[in-house]
Amino acid sequence: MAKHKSSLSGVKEIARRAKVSIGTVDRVIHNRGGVSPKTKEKIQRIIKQMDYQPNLLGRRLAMHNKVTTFATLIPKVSDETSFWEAPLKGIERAEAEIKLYNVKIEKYFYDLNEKSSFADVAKKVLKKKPQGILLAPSFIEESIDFAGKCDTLNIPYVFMDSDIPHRSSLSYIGPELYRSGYMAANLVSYLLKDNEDVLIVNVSKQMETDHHLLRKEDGFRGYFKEHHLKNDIHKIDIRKIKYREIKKQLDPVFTKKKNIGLVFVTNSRVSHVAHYIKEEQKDVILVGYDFVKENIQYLDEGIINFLICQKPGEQAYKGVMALYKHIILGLPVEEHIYMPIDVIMKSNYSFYSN
Amino acid sequence: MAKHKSSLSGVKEIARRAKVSIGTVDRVIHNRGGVSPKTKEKIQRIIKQMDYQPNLLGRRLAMHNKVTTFATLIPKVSDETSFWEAPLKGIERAEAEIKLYNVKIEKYFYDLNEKSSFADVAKKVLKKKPQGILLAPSFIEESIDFAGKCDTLNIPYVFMDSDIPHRSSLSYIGPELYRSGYMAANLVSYLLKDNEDVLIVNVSKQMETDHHLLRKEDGFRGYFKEHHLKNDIHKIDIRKIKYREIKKQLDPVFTKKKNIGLVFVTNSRVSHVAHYIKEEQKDVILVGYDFVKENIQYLDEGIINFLICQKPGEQAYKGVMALYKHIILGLPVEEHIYMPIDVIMKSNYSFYSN
DNA sequence: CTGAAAGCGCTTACAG
DNA sequence: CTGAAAGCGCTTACAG
Repeated sequence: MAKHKSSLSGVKEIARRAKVSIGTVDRVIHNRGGVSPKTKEKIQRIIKQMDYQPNLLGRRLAMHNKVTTFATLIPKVSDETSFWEAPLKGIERAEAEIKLYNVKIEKYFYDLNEKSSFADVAKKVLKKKPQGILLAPSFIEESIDFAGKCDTLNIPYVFMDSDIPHRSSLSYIGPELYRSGYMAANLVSYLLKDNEDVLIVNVSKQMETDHHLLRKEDGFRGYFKEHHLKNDIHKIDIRKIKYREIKKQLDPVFTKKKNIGLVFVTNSRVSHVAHYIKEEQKDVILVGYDFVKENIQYLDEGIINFLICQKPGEQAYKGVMALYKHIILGLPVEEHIYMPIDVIMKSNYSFYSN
Repeated sequence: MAKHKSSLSGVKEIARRAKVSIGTVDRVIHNRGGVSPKTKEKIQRIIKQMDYQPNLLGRRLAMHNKVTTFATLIPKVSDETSFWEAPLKGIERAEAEIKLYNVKIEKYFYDLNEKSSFADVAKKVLKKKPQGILLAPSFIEESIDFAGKCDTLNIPYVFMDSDIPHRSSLSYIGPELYRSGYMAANLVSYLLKDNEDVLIVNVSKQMETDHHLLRKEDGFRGYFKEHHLKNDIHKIDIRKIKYREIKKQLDPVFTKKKNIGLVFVTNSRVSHVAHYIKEEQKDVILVGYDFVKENIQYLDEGIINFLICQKPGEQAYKGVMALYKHIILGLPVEEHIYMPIDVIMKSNYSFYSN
């Protein structure tokens, strides 16, 4: 009887069938070259017909000394909002999960109020030549420039939180901003009486970072238009985030328009408006964005009524994991991963996982 | 110069320091016995001071032939609701993720309308002696019995979707049911006019599976009481899920109580009530539970206004992963993992991930 | 262009 | 009670 070891595993079985050594098999699996076309073809055929899937445990174990480095580039937590705390936690969660596979993550931060800080940090990132990058592209021009350089260096990158279309990013993970504003309006339509007006408030120091706020505003207005809602919509932009300035801008609106029933703030700075509404005891429904501690406090007090949130921590987590899937596992990743649009109120925030 | 190989890894380094072989180290790591107290202590001390973390890649690779089997026991998809589709998908997602570690999942299903089917399948599960079990305990008595047997056999189990307190389950993953109803009422409080009544509808064939519906109802009523809302609350239980029966029960309510402004259905069967409301052209706001295709259709049509949902797929995914963390990784898992309470409406359901 | 050997960190018999 | 050796599925020099 012939010795029939049918249960040979992966590379060994391929080698046996192709009558070559496993070294050669490895060479064609990784396209390392130095293999004659004939044997290469033969091995590839066998791989296909076996539907061979490499054992990642073996792989990573053998490559024990090869560390893969990802870089993340997001805003630092600022006085105006603690929004960026959650993404950092998401990054760390992903890091813990994949460190088993010798992946290290270097975290870089820029200042949302300081455009130049982005370019500075971006340069550092590039110098390190990480194998993959997760980027929150708050500054459009600079981010486009950065993306171009990544393309040149052949470093895959993922956008999170806000997208810059037409870049060759591996993936975008975050809100569909128009839809986010649109759904806010859908919610608002239940909260508003026929004769009441709406006030939209954009709070942001930098014009440059406004593109995503405007998309939300468009979505909001789009809903009203599509559904022929006749409530008047007023709007103000607040650039200076000091209480006195905010009051100076809001006071005249409330005196001129007596029947504002609802205020919609397009980002996480809603707490600053809440402060005003509490102080001045305005009787309005307040809808804003994001699960950050300042906002939760006003939610608890009943000043903020609804927060719309899109799991920033999860966004960052998924961003890192997308790099991991692409670079380590060699799996395809979706080009757009849109986050669910969550509605947070006083009675469900305690179970919300950011 | 002394040969100084300081960079020895895990078990080898422990063995070197303890002046024993790695075999002995392995014995104490796994408490396999057959080690003298003295060397055992010494090795344990070294492990502690090194803060040794075993390399799971090496571990699983070496244990290539040891397959760990989990069993899942959930209801099968029924005519009344496709709710249980999502958990099955969640289980499969978890399975794909951990099969790398030689974990297999055997999936068992029982019939929600057939109490005896649970006991039958449960017996099969136990006979297989899986290393861990994920269970949706719809039938209380039977589940308690089953849990007891698992305890005896020393098989860890996780509950999902509804909890049976005071069992020694590893974890519960699902909604906090009272809170879920409470938050539904919080939402409803914005949608209801002062003079309008509320109708609560429980739709369920089996009394036995009702315990979780009643908890939600309690929470709903609790909110109204706490906030001194004065709207009348009516309630009916529907046991026969045929349109004619549903109509027979709902018609009199709507004729007697003319000012019902909102209907709250406590589970995923809300589509059956939606059917009625559409046919009879009742002008009410309809709030129900769960992201299932029947409901989404009515959401799209504007018959159902809000769905509350708690990611059943994610629940099952996390349930399996809790077993994995406990059994394979030896990590601690939380006793209660409460899911976020999500609000779904027409304009955000398309991004919802179940 | 190809093969044989060593090694990644662990577990598993087997021998003593 | 303890050690030495083989092996898991892969990658990496090195030799030819």
